[in-house]
Amino acid sequence: MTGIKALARHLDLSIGTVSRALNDKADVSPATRKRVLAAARELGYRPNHSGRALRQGRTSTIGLVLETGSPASLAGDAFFMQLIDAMQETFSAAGTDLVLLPCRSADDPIEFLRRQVGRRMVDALVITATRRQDPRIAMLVEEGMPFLALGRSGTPGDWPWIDLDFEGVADRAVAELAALGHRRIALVAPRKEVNLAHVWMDGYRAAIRRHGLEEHEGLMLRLSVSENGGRQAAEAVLGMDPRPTALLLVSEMMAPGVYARLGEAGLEPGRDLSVIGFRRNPQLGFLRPELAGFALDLRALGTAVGEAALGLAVSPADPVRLVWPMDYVPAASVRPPPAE
Amino acid sequence: MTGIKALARHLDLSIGTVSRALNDKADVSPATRKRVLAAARELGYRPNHSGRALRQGRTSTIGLVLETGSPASLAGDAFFMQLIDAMQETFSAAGTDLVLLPCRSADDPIEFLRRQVGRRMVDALVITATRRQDPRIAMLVEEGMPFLALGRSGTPGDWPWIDLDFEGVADRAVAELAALGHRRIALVAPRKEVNLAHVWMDGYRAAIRRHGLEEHEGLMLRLSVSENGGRQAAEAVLGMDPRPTALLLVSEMMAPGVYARLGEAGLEPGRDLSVIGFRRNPQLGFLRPELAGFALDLRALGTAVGEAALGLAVSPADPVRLVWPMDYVPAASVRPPPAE
DNA sequence: CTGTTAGCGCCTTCAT
DNA sequence: ATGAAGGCGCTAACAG
Repeated sequence: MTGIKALARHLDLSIGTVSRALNDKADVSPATRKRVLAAARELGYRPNHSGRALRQGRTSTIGLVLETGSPASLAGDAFFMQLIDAMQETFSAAGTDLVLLPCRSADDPIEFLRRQVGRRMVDALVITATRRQDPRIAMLVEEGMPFLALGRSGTPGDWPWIDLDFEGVADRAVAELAALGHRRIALVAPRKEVNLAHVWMDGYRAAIRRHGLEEHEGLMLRLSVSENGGRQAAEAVLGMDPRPTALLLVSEMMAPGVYARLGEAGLEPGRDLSVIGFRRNPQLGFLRPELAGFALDLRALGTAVGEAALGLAVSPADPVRLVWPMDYVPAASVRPPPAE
Repeated sequence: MTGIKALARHLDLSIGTVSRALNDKADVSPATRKRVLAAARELGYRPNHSGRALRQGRTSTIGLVLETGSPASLAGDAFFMQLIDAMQETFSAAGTDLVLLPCRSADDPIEFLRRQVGRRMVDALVITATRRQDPRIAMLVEEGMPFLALGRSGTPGDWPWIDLDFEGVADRAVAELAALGHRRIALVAPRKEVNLAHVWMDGYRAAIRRHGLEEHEGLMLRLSVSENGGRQAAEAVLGMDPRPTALLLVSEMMAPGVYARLGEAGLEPGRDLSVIGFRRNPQLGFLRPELAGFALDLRALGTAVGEAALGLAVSPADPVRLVWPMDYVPAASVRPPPAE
């Protein structure tokens, strides 16, 4: 028995008074409050989560759904771990907890979410890897479960989302390459049917057209987001005739594979093939030449995501819809195309 | 109101009867049970987690603590994601849920755990990255919170743990290399002060001594477990004089970095420097020559971990203590040392 | 076989 | 400023 009852008895106070003191409510004498807080700390009292949740009708917990077992979760994890870190900081200040809900890739995501919704273990959900048509969204809207999507989707409705600016990145990357004289730019998109793949490819297509560059569906590769996917991308580019002079990656995690495969072919990134990774990633600082990419402040993004998630319960109206901008950072992996 | 009360009213039954029917208790007529289950499905009834937890004194939820924000979490994540996937399968069959509890690297892990313990949101905890002296263990024992440690620790007591056979792997790897004629074997251990680093190094030292190989603390490198750490390992080996003829990695995720750095120096893994990665990882199938390592069935391990975790609540006595064996799988990255 | 009742731990209203 | 009491949703013991 480490509950509030024991604490109250220990202090020779009523449960109600102790509760008010702990929760910073009015109508408690300063002396009593102080005494209660001291005793609570001393006895290591923590409110029982279930009791509080039952009474208050909310759990002060937000769940982030993660897909496990899928190969794509792999490269993204470093990303998510940092994002989660920042989210949690924001939550912590608001007295909210973050739990990660692993959804088995083998399980039906709809069934998984429905279960979470019904259990009412979390007040809100953050879902990731949104699909172009995402039945999870319609379901959550219908069930009335507040949620934030990390990623847009074609699914209609006024639901809140935050997404990276894949379109803007593709646009800017193509512009940079075009300005240097590149005319054949290959693109790597995720193999998975996530929405961002389409945003990314659409952004690329539009930019290619705008700059009057070579337009050809064969220049767009769908590969797994991993080092090996990068190898395969380089492999594919090497096999193209005429060979593209630049390669645009949907994830910088593929770059080491690209570099390795180019090296094996006696080619050098930048000199023989310009490469733009998606996100500037300090973890890849070892790459030579340095990889051009787009700066992303994961801490700031995590804070924004955290705040949006916290706001879900508060203001269901006017949902967040935020495209997170990213700034191009040039590097030696991007140079003018080699002379033909 | 989607609770049991509404369901009972809808069926014109008492709450108690409905509850018994739903929970497969005795003393419910088959007809009633069928009717209740049908209505529950139709109305999408799911028991409220808090209500049930409060009443039963347990949450049927197990928490796995993850460190976020730390660089080491990075390479390990693919590992964990697969492990989690298998754990969850086991839990699911037992009606238990798995939640991941992200612990910020900036936060005090003891405080974090104490909080989780007090909240009683999970029935048991699985902790990872055990330290040589790990205050978390003493704390959890003292608080009476059932837990399973993924990793041993020098912390005394009869607490349950499951660990990979780092010692056996080091021993076998050294034996294989010695049999081929290697006499100078470099070792890479994690930079972080995790217990496995010491088990790993001790296993290596013992094996080196047993085989009468060159013994020198300078042959043991402490590096971050990442591709870049692998680069640094290769870099260090290249700088040693006399140069080691073999390199033993604590994680296969470092191998691409090793290969890349060797390639830059005009050296070839296997021919010029034998390399053994820790775990056979299909994800690294692209490496040439293929990387020698130790087979690990992550699904089986996940199942074992899941079962051990489920058993925590049941049988606090006789705690699991399991060293998970791994089998050596030779590959072309290991060859006799080059002629001097 | 079913209904009634008590109570898990907590917060909140109402009474004092 | 404090205590008493009710009830959040659920299950388990008991009564019928």
